[in-house]
Amino acid sequence: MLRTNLDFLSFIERFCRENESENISLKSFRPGYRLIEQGDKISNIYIIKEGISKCFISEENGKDFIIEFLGKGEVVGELEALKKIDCLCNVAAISEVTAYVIPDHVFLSLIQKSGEFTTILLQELSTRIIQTSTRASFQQLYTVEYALLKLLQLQANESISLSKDDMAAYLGISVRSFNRSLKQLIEKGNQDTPEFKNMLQTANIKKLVDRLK
Amino acid sequence: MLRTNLDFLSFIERFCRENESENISLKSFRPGYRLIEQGDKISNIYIIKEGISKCFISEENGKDFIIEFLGKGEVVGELEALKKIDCLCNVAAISEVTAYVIPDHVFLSLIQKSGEFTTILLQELSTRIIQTSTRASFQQLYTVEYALLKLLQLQANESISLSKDDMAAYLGISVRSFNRSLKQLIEKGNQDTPEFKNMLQTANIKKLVDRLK
DNA sequence: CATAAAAAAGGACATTTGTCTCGGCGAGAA
DNA sequence: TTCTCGCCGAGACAAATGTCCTTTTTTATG
Repeated sequence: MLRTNLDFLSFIERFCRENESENISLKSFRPGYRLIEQGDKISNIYIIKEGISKCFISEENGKDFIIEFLGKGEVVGELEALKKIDCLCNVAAISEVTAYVIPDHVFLSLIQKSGEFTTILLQELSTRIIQTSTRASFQQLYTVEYALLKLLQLQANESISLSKDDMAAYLGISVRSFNRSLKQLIEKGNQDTPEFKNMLQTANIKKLVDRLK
Repeated sequence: MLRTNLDFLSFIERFCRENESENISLKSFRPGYRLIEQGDKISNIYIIKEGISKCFISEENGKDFIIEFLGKGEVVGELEALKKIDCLCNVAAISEVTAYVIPDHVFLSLIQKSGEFTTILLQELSTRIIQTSTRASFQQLYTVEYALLKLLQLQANESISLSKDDMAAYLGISVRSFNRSLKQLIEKGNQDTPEFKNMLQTANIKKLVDRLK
């Protein structure tokens, strides 16, 4: 859910040290700042060094869908560089974010020159396909309540906590539905519905739920 | 919706001609036959030469979700080979399907040896991410009726016609909901709801709808 | 052609979800 | 302190969806 790719990050950091000439820069972004706007043409790719950002599609009906949360070592803009297309997502910083900004021609030439880089990239793209497909299936075929429970577990595992708006956008539901489901989940946790009770008793999840009241 | 990749196909056909030693074989499968079962370990990848198959996830609650329909030149099993994991989807032939069966070590060594092949593969993976993400967002945030209309248009464009079961599994809904939405769509097409009427008047879509009654 | 068996369609009801709206609560200003 | 503004949660209602079961249609067989 929060993707990271430390291989990517260490590769790039090494590459930067060895190729200071390639005008790769390191930039910082405030929480909320949009690194990338859907529909824009860009000529850089970004690799996140620190912080968390969200990648989301804004549909024409005004609703947003969060594709993924991106952490350390995740890359952004690579699809646009590979396929020479306009940006298909927005990317916004959630926390303070620091990222390497790499001109797309440098990125593309890296693919030509470095087998190691290509391997890392292939792994990254494969992971994305797997995660995106698995999640699409899961969210279409299970109840919201169950998806919410899983989302809380993921946050607990990764020690992050998202805003309600972001969680709703990730689940593809309205905040109203989110609140309703959360309430039901808490009720079931207090009753004796074994499956839910056990899951909700985990210390980390309890904290999260408490924060949400 | 029906993915194809002619670059992939022509690359592989050329490669086969030039490397008959690599024990690549060509196999045919009956409609309904499962080339790949979710959870299996496989040591081949498949590249479709002819026919259409579907790639779908079976969830533990008994429901299926169709990830994509695969046509000429599409590859299957490559994620499993790249990441050394068990199969995450089922793949079943819808029509009569002919496919090249390629041992995974041949596939992996091609990535090492051929820049051209790697480029094609990167393009393919990128396309998958784009399509999967876009569709997940669309299906979560729009009404079923609208998604159904779009699905009919896609079928008309690509001159294929799917079973109701498959369409429902692609949309992530029950057949009951599918029937209901189809009926509503047809009613709106007969009334004067401009947007829908125009879309449904297209000759190809009319044929499709007629077949579904 | 008639009949039985199987498959598909659709009605009824319960549940889920979205939209709209109102009311409570807290932060900041007068 | 009190007032106001804005945000957040939840009630009420309508729409959408799933499940179950009956009805209709199709297919197969004698």
